[in-house]
Amino acid sequence: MKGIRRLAQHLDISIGTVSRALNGKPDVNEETRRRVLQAATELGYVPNQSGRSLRQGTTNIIGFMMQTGTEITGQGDIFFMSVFDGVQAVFARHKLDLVALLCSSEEDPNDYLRRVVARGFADALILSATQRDDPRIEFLAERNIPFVTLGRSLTDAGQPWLDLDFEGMAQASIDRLVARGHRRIAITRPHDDINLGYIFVDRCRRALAAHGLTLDEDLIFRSTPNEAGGYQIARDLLALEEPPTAIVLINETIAIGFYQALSEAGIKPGRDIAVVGRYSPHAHFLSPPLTCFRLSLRDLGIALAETLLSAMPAFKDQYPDAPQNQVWPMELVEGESDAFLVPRR
Amino acid sequence: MKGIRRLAQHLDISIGTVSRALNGKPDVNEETRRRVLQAATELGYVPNQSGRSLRQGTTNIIGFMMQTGTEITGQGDIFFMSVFDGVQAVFARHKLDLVALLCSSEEDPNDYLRRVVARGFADALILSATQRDDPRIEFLAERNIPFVTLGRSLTDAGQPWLDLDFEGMAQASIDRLVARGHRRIAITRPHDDINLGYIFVDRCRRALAAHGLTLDEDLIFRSTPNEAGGYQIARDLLALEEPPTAIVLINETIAIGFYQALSEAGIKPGRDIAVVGRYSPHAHFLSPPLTCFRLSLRDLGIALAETLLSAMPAFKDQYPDAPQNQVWPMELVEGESDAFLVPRR
DNA sequence: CATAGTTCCGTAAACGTTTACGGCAGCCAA
DNA sequence: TTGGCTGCCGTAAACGTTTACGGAACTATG
Repeated sequence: MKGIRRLAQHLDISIGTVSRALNGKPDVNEETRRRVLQAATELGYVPNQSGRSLRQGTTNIIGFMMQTGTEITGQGDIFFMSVFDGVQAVFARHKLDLVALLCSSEEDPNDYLRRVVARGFADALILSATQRDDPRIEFLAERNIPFVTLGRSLTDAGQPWLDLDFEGMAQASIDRLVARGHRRIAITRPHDDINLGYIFVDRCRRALAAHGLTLDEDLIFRSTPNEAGGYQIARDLLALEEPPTAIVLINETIAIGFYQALSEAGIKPGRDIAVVGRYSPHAHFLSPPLTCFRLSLRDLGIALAETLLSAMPAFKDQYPDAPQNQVWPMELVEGESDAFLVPRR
Repeated sequence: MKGIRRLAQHLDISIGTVSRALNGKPDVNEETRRRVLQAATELGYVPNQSGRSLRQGTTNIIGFMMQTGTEITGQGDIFFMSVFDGVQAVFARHKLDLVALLCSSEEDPNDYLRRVVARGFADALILSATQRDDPRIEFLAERNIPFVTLGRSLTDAGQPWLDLDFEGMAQASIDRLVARGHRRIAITRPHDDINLGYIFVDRCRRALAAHGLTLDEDLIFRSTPNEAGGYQIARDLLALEEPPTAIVLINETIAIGFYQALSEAGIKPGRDIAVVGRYSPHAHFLSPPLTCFRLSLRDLGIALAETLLSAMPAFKDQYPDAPQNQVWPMELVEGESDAFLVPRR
């Protein structure tokens, strides 16, 4: 005898009553409920997930879809671990479990998602590595599956999304650098499938225009979002006839390689060139410390969870004013990498 | 009408035959099987996971348990993403899905595991962040749930495990440094719950003894496994009356902070002190490049998967000679951080 | 033709839950 | 007393599969 039957037999009541007691339903005497709860913990009873979800068509599982192997976002070390922790904090209150759905680099993300959904794996989904044009969004929207994307997409099905405030970062970076006398300012962007590149470049261009400056196309650097990419950017930058006096780095991990290439050339951030980047645990330990934009990843995770819950019928009323489309502000951490002022002529 | 019933109705045969056809069972005409398979793809039918696992008590899901939020191992996102990719490559051949089971930093890992198991979530498990004394191992072993741990533990239930070859790293590092004239060699270790610390320290001590040297207790540094920890180690090291001439860093990310603290004190790795560490994507971009020990994380993932499969009854015969307990060798990547030779007196 | 064997298929039970439904006490008001 | 109401509980159906079992049709063998 296993499962709920064992519990019922042990208490000498019916399985129906046990189930009602455990799930906080009415129509059960408080004294019996107490006994059931106690016996449940004593016997270590935990409802079988398959049985439960088969009956009520719900799994109490939220899937966070991510791709393994490839470095798409260039978000370093503990990015996801921190976000997860925030998401969990919210879900725990609702007895929801978060699992990471790992799409192999050998499988098409769309196929993978199709499988996950068809199998009825999760009640709702969080999508990361959102593409500029992302078929997954339409797929989920058509099927009325609650989801939220981390990162904006051009594909608009009215879905909720959260994203980092790259406009804010672009604006603040440009304003700051221009105020320090810089006129030739370089920026970096990820590869073309990533939407944030367009957003970021566009806002940089407009911010520069507001100061009467134009964004030189030669000063927009593409690279892989890792240390090696940063290294390459610096090499390319230094090879220019007229190098920029400042640069804004859009990825976290590229700063390390960027610094190294500069160092090899005898160029020092903050003295010979101004550098602004993204926060990462190592940003403070670069020399000189990187001036960068930071946000609380845990808070981002919390917001992500709340927004997702507000899209789920069962929890909608508990999160009436969760943001649907929100850019998440980043704060400026002052380092010394942008201390360099352009000398007046 | 949904699911397998829809398929059966559409083909005008019984659901039993459909199920047998889909699952490759005998007792079904090849012609009908072909028709079923075709109709399945046409209608986009995918078996409901709950129904299936309820009936046959198996989920086709492998769980990789990891802890979010906290930095226990100092291994970042890319570490796991790379390992995952290797694991997936093997599992894909057997139609097994890998999901990451994310234990919140607010929940006890043992409780979490208990829940996961009781719910019947996965067929088998991979445990990471293995503790020196890890109750999860006994728990799983008692219940005959196939699992493998990434990292050794003192808790021995005959379970399979894979681990990095820290003995090999210790031996090679010490031999190398001693051969270059170093006598006062410092090492680092993670906090006390992590088994690798004991393994590593022990082997370092014996390697030194083989050269007639003793390991000075003051030269064993504990720290958090991140950049800040490395920074602190360097500060502590430099504050010693008689600092070591060499150090072996056991974690990946601490090198960055370590370099920085040295740099602030005017000490240069490879010139004033010899440094050996672990590979990370940034190791090559430190100045000077870090001499470090590297391994293919993807291959590690592949081995992990094969070992786990050999512990599962359904796949055991397909992996007859998968290693049960194996240390995974690391290769030395020559940098310049240990170029410093101790001058003869 | 009778029998045995083979090939294929349909039927129904089972997995562990949740929940709609009905029913039995006990109580109160008419 | 009668009727209805409330509080509590048991019964059984349902969720979507898999699979043991039995049986029909056909083939082979005597």
